[in-house]
Amino acid sequence: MNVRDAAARSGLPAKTIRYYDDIGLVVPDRRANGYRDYNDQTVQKLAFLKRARQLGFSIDNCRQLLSLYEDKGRASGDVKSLAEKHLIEVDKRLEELQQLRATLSHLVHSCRGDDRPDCPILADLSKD
Amino acid sequence: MNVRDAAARSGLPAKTIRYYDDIGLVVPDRRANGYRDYNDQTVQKLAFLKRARQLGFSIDNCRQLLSLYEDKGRASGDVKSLAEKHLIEVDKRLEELQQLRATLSHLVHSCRGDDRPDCPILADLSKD
DNA sequence: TATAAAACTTCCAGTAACTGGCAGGTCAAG
DNA sequence: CTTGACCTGCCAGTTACTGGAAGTTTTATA
Repeated sequence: MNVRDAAARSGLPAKTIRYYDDIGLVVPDRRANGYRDYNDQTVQKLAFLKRARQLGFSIDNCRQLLSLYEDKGRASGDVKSLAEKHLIEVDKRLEELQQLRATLSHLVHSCRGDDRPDCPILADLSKD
Repeated sequence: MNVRDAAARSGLPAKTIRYYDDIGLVVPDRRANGYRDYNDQTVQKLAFLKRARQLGFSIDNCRQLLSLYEDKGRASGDVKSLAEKHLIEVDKRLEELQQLRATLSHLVHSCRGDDRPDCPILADLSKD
């Protein structure tokens, strides 16, 4: 199966699939003409990656998840541990973003937003 | 004032300050020996940038904010408009992250995380 | 069968916002 | 007068792709 079809089936752009080949994440067979040749298994891995990336796992984490995915004797604890670490980071980012949002929202509401130059937003940004 | 002192006063790393000079964001005077020479005004701008970056404004937005900051005849509405746009993007990102967190958390809790290989997390990642 | 279109290949550059590191020049202190 | 701290510019690396160019191969149509 050519890269275009693998893209259609996995939901990833062809360009991304080639990139995953370049970095050794999902390496397809090659035909005599040099074209990449994907099969059910490699397409499955691509779909796996798409979902894992959507969940915010880094490429590096995806690499580990993928190797666990392929290891039929894995311990589910290893997978859970990876996911938990990721969850903690997501929570951290969420808190930061919520804090940021609160400050920003406060600033926006404090500014009249008219034609006059005095602006609490700029005042806050320039405060020590 | 040398870049080191400007760093100490603004709270930004010296490297970042040089970078801001490179991209024309805050351009200091130069001494005869070629050293950057910061004054109260440029340090003030650096501090402004630090705060704006902390609030998640992009460098590009910072450039606009900075020019509004310097424009004593500005309309506060222009500042508010920028901030509002940014707030909308933050809200979007927050929603995405919350959705992601919910899914991830659900997956984590569904996995026993023991020595056995069967794992709902991997099962979910590989589902169509 | 000729040819044009589409799809494939590799490689290079660009994105955002820095950060690290190197070679070399400068300056203050002992 | 030397040592060490600081400065300079410049190039590379980071993350995870994405766009584009140049060249080859396959496929579809006339």
